[in-house]
Amino acid sequence: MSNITITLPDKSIHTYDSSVTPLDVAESIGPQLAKDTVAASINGALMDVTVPIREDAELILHTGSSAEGHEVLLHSTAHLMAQTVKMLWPGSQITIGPAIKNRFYYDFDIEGTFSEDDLEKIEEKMREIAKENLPVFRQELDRDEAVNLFKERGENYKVEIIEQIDSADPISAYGQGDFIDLCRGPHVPTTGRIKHFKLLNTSGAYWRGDENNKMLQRIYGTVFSTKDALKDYLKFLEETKKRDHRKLGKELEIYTFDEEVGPGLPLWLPNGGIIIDELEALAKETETRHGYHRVRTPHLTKGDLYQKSGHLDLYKDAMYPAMDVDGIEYYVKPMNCPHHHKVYAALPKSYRDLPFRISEYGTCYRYEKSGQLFGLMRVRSMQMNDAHIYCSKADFDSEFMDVCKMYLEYFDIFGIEKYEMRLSLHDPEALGKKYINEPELWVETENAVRKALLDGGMNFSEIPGEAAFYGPKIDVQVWSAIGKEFTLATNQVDFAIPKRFGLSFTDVDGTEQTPICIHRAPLSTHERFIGFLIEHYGGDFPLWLSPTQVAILPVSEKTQSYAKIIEENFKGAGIRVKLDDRPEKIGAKIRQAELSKIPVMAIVGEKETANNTVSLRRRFIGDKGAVESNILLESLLSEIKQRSQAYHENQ
RNA sequence: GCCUACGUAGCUCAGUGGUAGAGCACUUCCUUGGUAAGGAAGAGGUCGCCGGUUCAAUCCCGGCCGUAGGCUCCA
Repeated sequence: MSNITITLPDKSIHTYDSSVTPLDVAESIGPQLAKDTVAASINGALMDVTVPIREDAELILHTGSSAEGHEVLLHSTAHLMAQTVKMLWPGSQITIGPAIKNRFYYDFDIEGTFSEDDLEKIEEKMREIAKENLPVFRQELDRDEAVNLFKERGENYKVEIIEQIDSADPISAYGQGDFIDLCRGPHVPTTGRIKHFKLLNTSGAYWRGDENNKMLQRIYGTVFSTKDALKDYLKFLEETKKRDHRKLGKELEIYTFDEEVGPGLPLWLPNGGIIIDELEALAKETETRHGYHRVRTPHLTKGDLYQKSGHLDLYKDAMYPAMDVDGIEYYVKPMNCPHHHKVYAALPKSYRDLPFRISEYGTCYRYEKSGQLFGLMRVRSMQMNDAHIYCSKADFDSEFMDVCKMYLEYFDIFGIEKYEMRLSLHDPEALGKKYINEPELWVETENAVRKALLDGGMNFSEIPGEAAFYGPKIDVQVWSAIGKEFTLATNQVDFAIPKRFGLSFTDVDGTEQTPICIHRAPLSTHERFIGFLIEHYGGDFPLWLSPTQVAILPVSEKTQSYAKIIEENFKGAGIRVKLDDRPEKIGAKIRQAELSKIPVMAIVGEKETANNTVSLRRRFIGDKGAVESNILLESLLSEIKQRSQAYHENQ
């Protein structure tokens, strides 16, 4: 038998007999490693640990704690779960069961549904099978064999999948015990590798994600390589619930929903009103600096306008139905653009008027499907931080970059670091359907946007088929506390609608030109942005956004009148204060202020009254001792003016 | 919209085929207390809504509304 050399990630080179398996290699390094290894990369290709290596290779052994290994572990656990479900529900059919981030799921076609008790039953049985330590085997099949195998087993969904696999691709199946599943792999070598798992929840899911197809029953679960990692993950899930804006929004009295008002129609409580005011103040300041004009447009509009813009054709189902006014159909507005186009058109424009930038915190209404509503993140009435910029082609680059810079200015203020910028492009095959049929303009505009982004040194990824119907867009994606992805900011280039609206300007040479329109909403909607901020800050807003900025806490009623003087001073300076004059002990008042996440506490007792000071306590910092009240006032005003970041636990 | 689960006081949650309970919050009184809960009393509910079964329904059944976890969608 010939020898081969194996190069490990530490660059060490080892000699083995040809046909050595990654598992053998792991074994030769140490028995614990062999036990922990779930997959291997052989010359960069992810493989089972039981495949023989026949030539010199670079080898990476993956334990369940590497990214690749964890994915294999998740996927194998999905198989284990499917095997169990097939044992307990012999009439069920398996469909697909991939690994997703930190979790896996498997969709079953089953008579009835899974209950909570069923999950426990399945989990218990899974543990038994795992303990049996069944070997996991791989089987290469040709197309006919594969079709026959799964036909025999009554797995019609698998047959459907096989029929759609490219004929050039190999078909493989993985099995354990008498369970077998169509799968590309790789998988753990034995079921005993699967130890620390938990089934999480069930839900319905359409076959192939198409709502016209049958609804399958999905089970989600998770698995980790160690008990502690599993425990940490489950704890993380608990912790994220505490940051959920729906929970905090209620506790901090920011917003509420009322059944009698309607689903997806939030009521902003006074604390939420303050946050909105602050956000609008920031937006107004910023927009004024960037040369925007503010406009206001009505909530109702004749249907013809949306026919012209194309929205009615594409989005009628997501609009509130028309109301008949004097025999004419009116709609509540689902977006502001058509109105803004009309604002542009109100007066003739020359190149001297461009770029024409108009913004509006306009309230829009969209009939989102009921199952789609989600706290403040997805609502039916929303106030957009909307603006439209009309410019010439020559100005496009600098205008586009200015918008991107505005995003970054905002993100800096809010301390938003985890986001992804995506350039969404059109799909040439959907021209004339999902997208306006202007193939050359699409390519031209996309190139212009790409160039502007590259010139500006922005990091972004490109996604085909995600553009708006009238042009490419830049989306900024963020994630909610519970991991749901949201588009926070969006910026779209519109090369088509201005033409439809007959918008024009007189150029330097006297010719009439059509402007390009940039749609932008860097702060998303008030609803979504505040929902996001609640989670981003965990409810601990920076001073400038805090609904109550300072709690004034008299130690006893003896110092009540001095506390009132401080209250008046601070209020007069524009600070949002709350005087806690309940007949409670100071400890209770502090506790209440802490629970309400008020960032600054000014405690006033007899010492402070005598010296004209306050005792300062800051959240996450604690007692900072006596400060002259005027000095504190000045420093708070400056912190507010600068919109400084919030203090957090780690500070 | 679809699948599943849930809906009891302002909040968090017990509970029962004979029309309801706790803690916190609230009101009043006592206490005047120095950096995360002082004490007492009181008030507060058409048990989501509508219908059915029953002598009797908050509880069982059906429909609707709402919420949650997913699926699908997102100008």
